[in-house]
Amino acid sequence: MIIDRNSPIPQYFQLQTWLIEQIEQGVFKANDKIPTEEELNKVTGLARATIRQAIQNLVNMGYLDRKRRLGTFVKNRAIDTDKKTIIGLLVPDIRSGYAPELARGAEDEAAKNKHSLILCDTDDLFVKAEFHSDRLIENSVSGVIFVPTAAPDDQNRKIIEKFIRKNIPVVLADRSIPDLDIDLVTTNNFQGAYEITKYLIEKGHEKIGITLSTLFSTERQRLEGYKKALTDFNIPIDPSIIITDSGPFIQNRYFNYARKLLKTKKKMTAIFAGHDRIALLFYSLAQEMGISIPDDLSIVGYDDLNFTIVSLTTMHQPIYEMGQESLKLIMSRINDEKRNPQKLTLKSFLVERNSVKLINN
Amino acid sequence: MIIDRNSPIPQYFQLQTWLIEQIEQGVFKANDKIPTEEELNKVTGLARATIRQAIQNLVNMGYLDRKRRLGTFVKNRAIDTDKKTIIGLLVPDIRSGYAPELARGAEDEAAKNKHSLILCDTDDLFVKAEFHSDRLIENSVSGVIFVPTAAPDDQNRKIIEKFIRKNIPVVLADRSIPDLDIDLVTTNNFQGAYEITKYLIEKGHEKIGITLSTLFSTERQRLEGYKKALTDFNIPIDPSIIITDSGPFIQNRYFNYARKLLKTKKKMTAIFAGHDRIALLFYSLAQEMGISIPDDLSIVGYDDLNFTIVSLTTMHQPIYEMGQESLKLIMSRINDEKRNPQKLTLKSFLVERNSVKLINN
DNA sequence: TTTGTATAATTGTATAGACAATTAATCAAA
DNA sequence: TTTGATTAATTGTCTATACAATTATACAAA
Repeated sequence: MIIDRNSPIPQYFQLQTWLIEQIEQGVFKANDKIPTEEELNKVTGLARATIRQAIQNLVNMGYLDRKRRLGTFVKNRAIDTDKKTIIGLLVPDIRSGYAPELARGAEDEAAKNKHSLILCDTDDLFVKAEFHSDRLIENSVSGVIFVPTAAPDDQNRKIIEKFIRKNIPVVLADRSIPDLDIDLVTTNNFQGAYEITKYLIEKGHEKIGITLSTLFSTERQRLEGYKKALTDFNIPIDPSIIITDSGPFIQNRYFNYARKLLKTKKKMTAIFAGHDRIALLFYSLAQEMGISIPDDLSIVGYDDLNFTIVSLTTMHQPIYEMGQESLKLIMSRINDEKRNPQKLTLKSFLVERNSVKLINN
Repeated sequence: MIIDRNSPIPQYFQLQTWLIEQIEQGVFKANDKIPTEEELNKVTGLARATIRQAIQNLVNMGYLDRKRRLGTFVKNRAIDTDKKTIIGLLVPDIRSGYAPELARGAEDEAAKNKHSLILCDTDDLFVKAEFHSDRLIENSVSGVIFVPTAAPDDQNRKIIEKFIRKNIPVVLADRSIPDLDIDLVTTNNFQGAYEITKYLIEKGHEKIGITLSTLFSTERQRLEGYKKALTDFNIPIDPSIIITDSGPFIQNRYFNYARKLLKTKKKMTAIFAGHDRIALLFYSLAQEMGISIPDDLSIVGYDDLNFTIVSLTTMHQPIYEMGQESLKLIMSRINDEKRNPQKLTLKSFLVERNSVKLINN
C-alpha cells in the first residue's frame, strides 16, 4: 500500500512523496496524466481534500500541472533543463590586463545558451574573493569561473572548497593551483616563454633582461621557460638582469624595476617583459630616456593586449577563447557532475611585430 | 463586510486580497499577529478550511508565518529588503572604452550592499540589447543600468519600455535619450568640449581639427561644445577640418579619417579627438608620418582612459563614479518607485599633460 | 461548413466537524 | 533552583460531502 495510516508522517505528505518518486523514477513521465483525484481516492482510501493537498503542493513545487476537465499532468521538466543558468565570474579587476577579454569570451559563450554571468572583482585579494563567493552562493549560481587570487594556494583552496561543499562546480581560469583535481583552462606559459626567448636568441640576442612577478603561477612558469631556453642555447643565466617582484602588478613599482634594468642597459640588447603592461612601461621609459625601440633595445611582451600605439612583438594568449572554454567546461560540468576533471591547455603563438631587432654577433 | 458572497471571485481569494491590503496599508504591521482562524471565521463567516486556504497562500507568498499555538504573524519584510539584489548592466563592450571602468564602479558600489551585477555586452546593437533584456527579465533582475545602444532612439525606447512594463526600473548611463523621463547619469559633454576647446584656443590654437561620431548623443554634444567655443572666440568654423562619422567606432575607419585630416595638416595646429581611443590613433599615425606631438601638432582627447604610453591632455570623465552613481540611483529607485526621476550630471575636468604646445601668433 | 447546445469528466471552491501536534505558560514536585 | 506534568490556545491533518466552473467531445441545427 502507498499510505501507512499508522505512520506519524502526515498522509498527504506520504502521498506527495510517493508521487514524486513515481515521477522521478519515470513511472509517470513528462506530460503523462496521473490518476484523477477520484481514482487516487480509491487507490489510497484518502479523502479527496487530502489528495488535493498533496497535489497542490506538487503543483507549487513545479512537478505537476492541473487542467480542469482533463486531469493532472506531469510537468515537462525539460523546460527546467533549458532554464537559464547564472554563472559567477571571479576576476582580479575587470579594468585591467586580460580580464575584459576573458569576461567577454565567457559572456559571448554564455549568451549563446541564454546563460548569464555575474561579475565579481577580487583585486587579487583573498578577502574580496571570499566576500564575493558568499554572495554567489547566496544567489545560488550554478557554477563559477575563478581566476585564483594572488593569495597563497591554501586560501584559494578554501574558496574553492566553499563552493564544492555547496555543490557548485568551479573551473579555474588561467592560473592553476597545485594538487587540485578540478577543471582548469590555461595556456602553457612555460612553453610560450621558452619560444619567445628562443626567438630573441635566434635574432642574435644573448643578454636578455627579464622582469616579472613570482606571485602568480603563470609568471613563475614564464621565468622557468626563459631560463630553460637560455640553458638550452648555452647562454649563462645572469641574475643581475632578472628582476622579480613578489607582489601584484603595481605600475610605479615596475617603473622602478624597468628603470633599474635600463640603467644597466649596456649589458643588455633585449628585454623580456613578464607581460604586456610591463612592456608598455619600458616603452614609456625608453621614450623618456631617449632609447629607441627596437634600434637601441629590443623588447618582447606576453599576452598580446590590444595596444594600437606600440608595435610590440609578443606572445599572443588566447584569452577570449579561454573565457569561452571556461564557460563550456563549467556548463558541461553542471550537466555531468561525475565526468573527470579536464585540464585544457590552449595554444599561444608568437606575434611578430616591430620591437625586436636582428643583431649579429 | 469583507466577503461578498455573490461575487464570482472565490471567497478565499477575497479574503486573501483583503489580508494583503491590510498588511500593505500597515493595518497589520510586521510581526503583528493577525486574527486567529477562529476569529476570522467569526468575522467573515467563512469556514475554517476556506480561511486556511487563503492564509496558506499568503504563507507561500511570503506574507505570513504560522506558529502553532501562537497564531499567524505578518512576516518581517525587512528581511526581504536586506536581500541581495541582482542588477543588470548593459554596456556596449566590456573590453573597450570606458566600459570596464563603468562596470567596476557599479560593481564596487553593488558589493558594498551585497548586490550583484549581471554583465551584458550589447556591441551597441539593438538586437543584442533586446536579447539580453529578455534574459535579464527572465532572471527577474531588480533593476537595470543601461548604456543606450547606437541604434535609433526609438529602438532604445523599446528596450526600456520592455523593462518598465515588467516593473523593472532602468537607469541610463552616459548617453541620454530625448523625451524620456527616467533616471540618468551623464557628464556635461557640451561644457567639457567647450572647455577643452577653449583651452586649445587659449594656448594659441585657431585651426583645430576634430573628428568624432555623430551617432552618440555624447559625441554630438562635444561637437556642439567645440563649435560654441570657436564661435565665442570669433574663430570661424571650418567644415573641411571637421570629420564626422555616423557609425560606431571602427578603428580602421578612424585611421582613415585621421590620415585624411593629417594630410591637410598644413592648415591645423591642433586636433580635438572625439575620444581618447581616436587620439591614440593620431599618435600612431603621427609616429608613422614623422610628426611630433606636441611639437608639430597638438592633440587633446576626451575620457581620460588610463594610457601609460602617451601623455595626452584630455577631459577626465568620472566614469568610475558614473558607475557608482548609476548603481546608487537604481537602488534608490527600487526602494522608492515613486520618487521623481533624477538627472545626474557629473563633473568632468581637464587633465593637462603633454600633448598641447603653447604657440604664439 | 459553421455555429450552437448538451453532456460528462475533471478540477475548483466551499462547508462542517473531528482529532492530532505543538508549545507558552502555569503550577507542582524534586 | 531545576525538572516534570498539566492546561489551553492555536495551528496541522483529515474526512465526507456538495455544488460550481471549465472544457473536450459529440451531436444538432443553421
